Amino acid sequence: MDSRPTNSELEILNVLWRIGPCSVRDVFEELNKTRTTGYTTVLKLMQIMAEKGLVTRNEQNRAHIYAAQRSESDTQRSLLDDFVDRAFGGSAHRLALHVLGSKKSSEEELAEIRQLLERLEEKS
Amino acid sequence: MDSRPTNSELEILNVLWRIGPCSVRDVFEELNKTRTTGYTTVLKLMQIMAEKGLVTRNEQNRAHIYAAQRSESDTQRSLLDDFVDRAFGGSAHRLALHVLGSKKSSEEELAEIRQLLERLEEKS
DNA sequence: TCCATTATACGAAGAGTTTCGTATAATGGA
DNA sequence: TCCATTATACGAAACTCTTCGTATAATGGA
Repeated sequence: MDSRPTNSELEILNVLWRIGPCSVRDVFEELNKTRTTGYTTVLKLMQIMAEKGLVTRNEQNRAHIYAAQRSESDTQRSLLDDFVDRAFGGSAHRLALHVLGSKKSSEEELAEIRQLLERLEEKS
Repeated sequence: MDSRPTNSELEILNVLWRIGPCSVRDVFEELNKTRTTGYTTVLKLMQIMAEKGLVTRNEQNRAHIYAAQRSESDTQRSLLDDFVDRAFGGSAHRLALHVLGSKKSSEEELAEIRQLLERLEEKS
């Protein structure tokens, strides 16, 4: 019931999060800016997502309006939990080290992380 | 050729990384500590993984000995890249913030991260 | 009104993943 | 030596994911 989005579903969710509730056509056009895909493919996926409860659907108008059911950060948290378990044996801090060590971060980003660290250390 | 491990494959790799090169039976028993799965299921998966090059296989003895082809941290790096793109729109630092914010870290772990941060800040 | 356009609905193909049954071969103890 | 045990090999079923063709219905402009 609490099904995790597949890769394609996540791609669609990303559009919904970015541009807000919209029609299949809107998502279709958005996706086709970066890759080629068929209209009915997107439609089918979004219908399935509605069945799964990943999106809600307003059927007032002819072109139904879809919206993401869960927030981006909620979803990310779930995916992250899964991922940490699967790929990092549950060790979140090892994942953090990997991220910080292998990806370039800007000064601002580093500052933000340092700030968060300080808050965490205060609490303990 | 550089195929990413599936979930089941990753589960097997985790065993190989943890206990080192071993037989199908060893992996089978290890997996069955936490969940139920059939022997031939594990065997088949590991045969496929050998074909894909995810593991190497020593056929000297009757019970072949399998070993992970790529290191744990190498594999994690690849998976991480994928994951960051898919789930966090490519923003590694947002992922890091998520990890640090939502998962409890020990003092030692925080210290380790702070150290890494300092090294990163020196370099810039 | 008629028709081109554009929706949704639906089924099914094709690929990949996971599972397991069965066949067959090696091994070693009674 | 025989046989129970335990390997590998292999094929195929069951599922999921992704894609798309086709049917059908609504809409609106000429």
